[in-house]
Amino acid sequence: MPTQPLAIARTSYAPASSAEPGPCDEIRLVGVTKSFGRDQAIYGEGEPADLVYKVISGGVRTFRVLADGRRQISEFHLPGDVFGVELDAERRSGAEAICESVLVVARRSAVTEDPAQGQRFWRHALRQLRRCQDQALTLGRRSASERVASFLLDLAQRLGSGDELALPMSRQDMADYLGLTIETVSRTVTQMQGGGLIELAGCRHVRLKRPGALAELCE
Amino acid sequence: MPTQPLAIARTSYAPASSAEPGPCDEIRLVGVTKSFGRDQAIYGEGEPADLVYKVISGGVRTFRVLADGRRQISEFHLPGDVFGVELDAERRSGAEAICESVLVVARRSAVTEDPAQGQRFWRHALRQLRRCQDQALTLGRRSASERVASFLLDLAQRLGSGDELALPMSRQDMADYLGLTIETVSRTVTQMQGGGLIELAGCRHVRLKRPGALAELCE
DNA sequence: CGCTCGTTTGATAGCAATCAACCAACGTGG
DNA sequence: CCACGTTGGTTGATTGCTATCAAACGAGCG
Repeated sequence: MPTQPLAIARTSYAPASSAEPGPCDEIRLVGVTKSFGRDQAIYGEGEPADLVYKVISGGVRTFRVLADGRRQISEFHLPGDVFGVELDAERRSGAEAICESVLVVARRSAVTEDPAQGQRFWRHALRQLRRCQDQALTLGRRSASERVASFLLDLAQRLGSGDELALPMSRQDMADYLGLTIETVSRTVTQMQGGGLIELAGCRHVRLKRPGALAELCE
Repeated sequence: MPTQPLAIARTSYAPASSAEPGPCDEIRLVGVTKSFGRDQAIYGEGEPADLVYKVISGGVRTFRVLADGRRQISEFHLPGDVFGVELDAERRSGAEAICESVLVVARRSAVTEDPAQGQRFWRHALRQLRRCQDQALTLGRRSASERVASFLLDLAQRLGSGDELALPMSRQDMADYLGLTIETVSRTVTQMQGGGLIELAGCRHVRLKRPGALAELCE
């Protein structure tokens, strides 16, 4: 894998977001822009957690792994998302780019100790917690097809591209997020296509034909 | 179920904790003491989220349910824990007492808007997030025996009672936390007993005979 | 053209869910 | 005091979903 350690310019990245976050809930990050190639590590477990990141383009996975290599992806971070804020001085998860990505990097202290943003960080953490609890419900109690359905709907909403979605991650990443194997994900997607729920144009491009039916699957 | 709506006294509950939380990380709650019976609802999904709680004694489960009744317990809250802090005005989860419990109740605003505690709440949310991510790893990637092992170890540590633990919750609660069925939990516990990993004195009282072996199970 | 890599498809195995008894503890009322 | 019903837990038999093992496929590329 080619390393692409390009620190380019000092930029102030302003919101411009719209969808989910409440009014003025957007976290401002002032820092350096950096690019990462597909599968390139951003940080690893155990490393110092003195930096925080915001996704400009592309996508990032944060994950934990067991001793024998089993991996659970905690979250996919998409454009506009802030990630890498940790409780301790040490990383509890790893982070890697899922595709060619551009990030803004900032010192954690610069951002965390800004009293103007205190409330925002608190809400940010709670929002992540809510998402994680949703995921726990999915991992603990939903079947494979329910997991994939909820994943596709969630992703479509976050990407804000209507019924069309360009999956930024591989089947393996989806599997490790959903607590399944790559084969099960593949089979489930194929079944959904067969059932007329979705349409595939290449394995990375999905069209939701019957989003209502998908939503029903998730109850 | 008998209702026990006793609002007794106005108390200031000060820390006195020690184990996990960092120095001065304890959230102070000033409010009213209230008792709840086993399985009594504290709040339900969709209700206004204007109160926050701290467990004095007993234990609380917070959970989400699917339309068909499948339930996932997000967290067990034990003595010293604060719970019920939500992002929105509405509850996303339900909360119920898992056994006879005493709680302190406070207005969310009184606590959240206290600038002296801002940092604490942020850290509190991040600590919960970390726990939730641990749980996601368990739910997504661990086998039944690994789940039970990690659960017992976690509980032993949180209760701070060494190798002896008095389980405050039923098998059904354990199952709904671990993403298993009650039968699988029961079988797994029995196997662990047979393997000499634990000792049972009644189904609610466990002694960890070989905590090291249990820890290995979790890798 | 033949390689590699990611994905799909197929056959089989295994773990945990489901369905069903059984058991012990407990409370109730005859 | 004891039959009875209830509740929570354990144990057994079987099913079924998803993992595993294995192979084929197709796109991209030297």
